[in-house]
Amino acid sequence: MNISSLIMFDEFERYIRQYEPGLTREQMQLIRSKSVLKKVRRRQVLLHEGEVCQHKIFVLRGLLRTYGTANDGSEYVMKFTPEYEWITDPDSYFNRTPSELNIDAIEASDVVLWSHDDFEALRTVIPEINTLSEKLITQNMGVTQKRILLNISANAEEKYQYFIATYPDILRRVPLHMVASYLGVSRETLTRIRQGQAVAAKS
Amino acid sequence: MNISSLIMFDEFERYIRQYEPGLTREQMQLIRSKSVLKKVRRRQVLLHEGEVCQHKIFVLRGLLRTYGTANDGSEYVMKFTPEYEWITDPDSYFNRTPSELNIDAIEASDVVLWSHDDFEALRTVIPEINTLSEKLITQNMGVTQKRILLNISANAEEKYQYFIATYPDILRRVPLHMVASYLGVSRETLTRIRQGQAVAAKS
DNA sequence: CGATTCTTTGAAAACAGTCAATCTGTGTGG
DNA sequence: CCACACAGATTGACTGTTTTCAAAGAATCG
Repeated sequence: MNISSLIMFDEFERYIRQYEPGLTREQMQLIRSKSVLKKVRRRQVLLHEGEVCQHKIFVLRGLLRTYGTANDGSEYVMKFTPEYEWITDPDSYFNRTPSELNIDAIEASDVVLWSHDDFEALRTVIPEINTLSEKLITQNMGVTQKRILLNISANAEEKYQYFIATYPDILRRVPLHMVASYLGVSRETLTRIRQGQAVAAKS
Repeated sequence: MNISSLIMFDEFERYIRQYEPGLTREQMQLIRSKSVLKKVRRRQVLLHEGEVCQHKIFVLRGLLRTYGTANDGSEYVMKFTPEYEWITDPDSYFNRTPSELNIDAIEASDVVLWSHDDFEALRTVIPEINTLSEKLITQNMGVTQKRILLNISANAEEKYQYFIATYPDILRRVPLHMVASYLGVSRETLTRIRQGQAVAAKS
């Protein structure tokens, strides 16, 4: 483990202590011993559809994208994961089934990885991890619920407004065509919305 | 506790044993002591938006609906929950925040309820509940993921085709306008799709 | 630079929503 | 048993939104 990795892990340690201040040095050391630190290049793929998702991923720096493929072969963005958030394909990760999703890096990123077995082993030894884990899942479900409600009830403009209000930072960091894809809107429509020409104003 | 309740709980017990056959008589008795059995009428409301969601709900018989309200006041169906499935508002339930969702009964139903505190207490005493709980959450996330992908990538017809292929039973049991709402499509559009007039065939 | 990748534009066509009227079935009370 | 009310479903005409296609313009990475 090199210097860079040490610094990276220290940063992760500070993050995790925010949520679980009670962790002992030994517990932290155990977590560290099971963590894999990884630098990923822009566009590098961390999960390919068809593979079983082997890891839970925490993003220390950078920005990842999770996307699926529709029947016609086009890509659809499921999720953006910026620094200090977690990502995995829960279905594939827990059930060890082939994933239908891809995860790649939009920006060069530093991530921390845990393999399924290591992470599950940590849970049994350090119960605090369950608390954190559940909190994260719950948060995620709340976000997802809002997204579905928006998708079935809002038009392109409203979805975009919600997006910029909720993720102003991500908007600045990802190409617009990915935002369009995340919103379920064509890139041309997104362009037009952004220019205030919600529809071609004729008058 | 009356005869009907006893029979109802027995049925729930059989369900739970499928997943956790190792539960002892004592553990089962403990679960039973914390369960509230309830018969709900058609249209009866189990959660009102604005309230904190106090329960985890298991549907023994019948069919529930979870719905939200859009800005213009119209209702949007988030989820149908038929017998042998669970429902709660995870965000509200875990964080004790006011829910933005409503849960009501589409059919007269029998449900089993656990209050937040009782359920959380059961988890600590019966670790098997965690296993089950996590499995359910993961399943749910898989379903949700597919729904989002469909919503951002498919047109009304494709969404409907997926729905009838995946939930043929529910289609038969709920009014079509609720299916339309679930799909994020107007009831008129749903009618036309069902008649194969995907667009007005002119020739 | 040079090659990609990304964004914008315009025009036409496809798609879906809205409104208003009508139709259908179901169950209730007279 | 009938009539009525009501919730749900359908229809047609119209309007509005969004996609698609093709082309061109900007920005960015290596």
